[in-house]
Amino acid sequence: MKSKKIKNISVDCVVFGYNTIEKSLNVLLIKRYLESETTSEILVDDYVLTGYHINEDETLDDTASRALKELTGLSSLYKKQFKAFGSPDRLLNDKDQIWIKNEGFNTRTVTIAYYFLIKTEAVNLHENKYNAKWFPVNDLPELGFDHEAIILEAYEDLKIKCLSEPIIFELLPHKFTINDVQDLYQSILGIEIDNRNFRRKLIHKKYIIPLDEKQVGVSKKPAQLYMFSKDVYDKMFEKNYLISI
Amino acid sequence: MKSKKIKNISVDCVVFGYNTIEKSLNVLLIKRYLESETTSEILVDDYVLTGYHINEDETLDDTASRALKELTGLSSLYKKQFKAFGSPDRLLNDKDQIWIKNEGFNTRTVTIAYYFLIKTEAVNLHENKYNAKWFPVNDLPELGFDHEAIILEAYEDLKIKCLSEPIIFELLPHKFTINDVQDLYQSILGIEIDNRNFRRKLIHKKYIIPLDEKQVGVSKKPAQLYMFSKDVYDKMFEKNYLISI
DNA sequence: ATTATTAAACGTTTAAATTACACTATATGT
DNA sequence: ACATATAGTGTAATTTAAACGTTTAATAAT
Repeated sequence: MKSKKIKNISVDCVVFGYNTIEKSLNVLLIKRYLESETTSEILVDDYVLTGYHINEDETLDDTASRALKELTGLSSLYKKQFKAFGSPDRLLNDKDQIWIKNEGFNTRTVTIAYYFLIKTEAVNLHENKYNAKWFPVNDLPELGFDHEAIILEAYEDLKIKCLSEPIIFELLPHKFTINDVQDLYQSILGIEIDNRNFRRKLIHKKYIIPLDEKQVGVSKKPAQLYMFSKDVYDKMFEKNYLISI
Repeated sequence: MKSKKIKNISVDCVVFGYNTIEKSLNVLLIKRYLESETTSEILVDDYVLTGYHINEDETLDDTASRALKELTGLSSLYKKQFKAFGSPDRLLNDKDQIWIKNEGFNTRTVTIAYYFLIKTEAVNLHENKYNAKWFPVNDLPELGFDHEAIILEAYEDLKIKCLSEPIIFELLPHKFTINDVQDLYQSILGIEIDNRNFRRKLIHKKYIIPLDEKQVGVSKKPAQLYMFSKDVYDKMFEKNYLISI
């Protein structure tokens, strides 16, 4: 039942995770570590995205979902294929060469890059076999291959997309406060937003549903909780042109 | 000097061409034709996008540009990599199988799809070796492989992009009238736009420069000509968020 | 019980942008 | 000179965005 890997095509996954408590947008990375067998010199010690080579009988989307399932245990997450990277020299710096020789895969690999949206709390990293770790998107560690470029392009795409499609809700718990949404926008876009105007605008959207519930366990005035209704949203827009020409 | 083709990765090009006179948005397609050597039965007779397999030493962008150069003789056109298509069954319907057997390429090919923007007048199809032909984007002929799906996705992307980035000017001559721009938007989006409001909005943009020139050779009142200034545009926006949150 | 503290929630005014809508102007061809 | 077809203009009503300060509700401290 095991199908054959295609050696020169891979999928790489940029996993964005938002931490509602800490108000930080993060990327999930895995450790790449190799030391010389003879001298025990450290040859490679950095981080990379999770990626897999695609199988003969698999769609690109399936490969991406498989990678995510392996990494986080989660499925049916928001997923977006955003760009293919295939420059002939994308895997050619020194450390990458050492790593590739060790792992035995193709030097000219084209990768189809996806990003995923997720709540950091949803992933249990303690029992993670890849030493996966969250890093703030604005403070990334040293990265292997061309993965820094891939992350930055994913981030740019996310910045644009979050303004025209309701994908922010993928990064928040089902029940959220208006201020949660504002904080999230501010984290992603790196801007300050006026709370009063933002609040009004959001509350007036028909797909933002107020619940009969307030925050619990907070030490000050608990905020009203809301949810996002995809049903209502979908009914409102055939295609959501938020821009006017 | 000839470098090796990578057999399972290709680039496909959706070439959008706008005809300012006829006010039609078109796609440039090439003929796929094959008849049986023995019975002279027509085995394959339809259209496809231009595509090439990528070379070992070539970036994806370079492959796309090469394909366009071969097809149209043109270079430095607006080009956008918009999606990779890699479903295992994307080349598996009957005609495609016959064709692939004849051409001898890999059944499991992942293709990186680009779209290009161009003025139809810029291409001379008479001396075209591929039997290339323009088809209205809303009235496509029978298409091979998964190319219809690719074109439709390119078109969706174009519809969204043309509202937030100044790419329409790639489809127009350097000197254009306000009504040319309106017609183009209407062709792409398939909507009617109020001329007075559109006109005002466009004329007030600082990057729409009025010229000391009017249309010539028209049989009625000649219209004022304008040009688009990319310099002015670029100076106005670091990043052009046309949507408000 | 009263008070202090902190974040949530609310409202008004001004400016700008969008929409809807009908007539005038101008160059050409007859 | 006249007809014709397309270019080009203006105003009022509505909606949306931006900029601000004050009140309210809950817990924590006294």
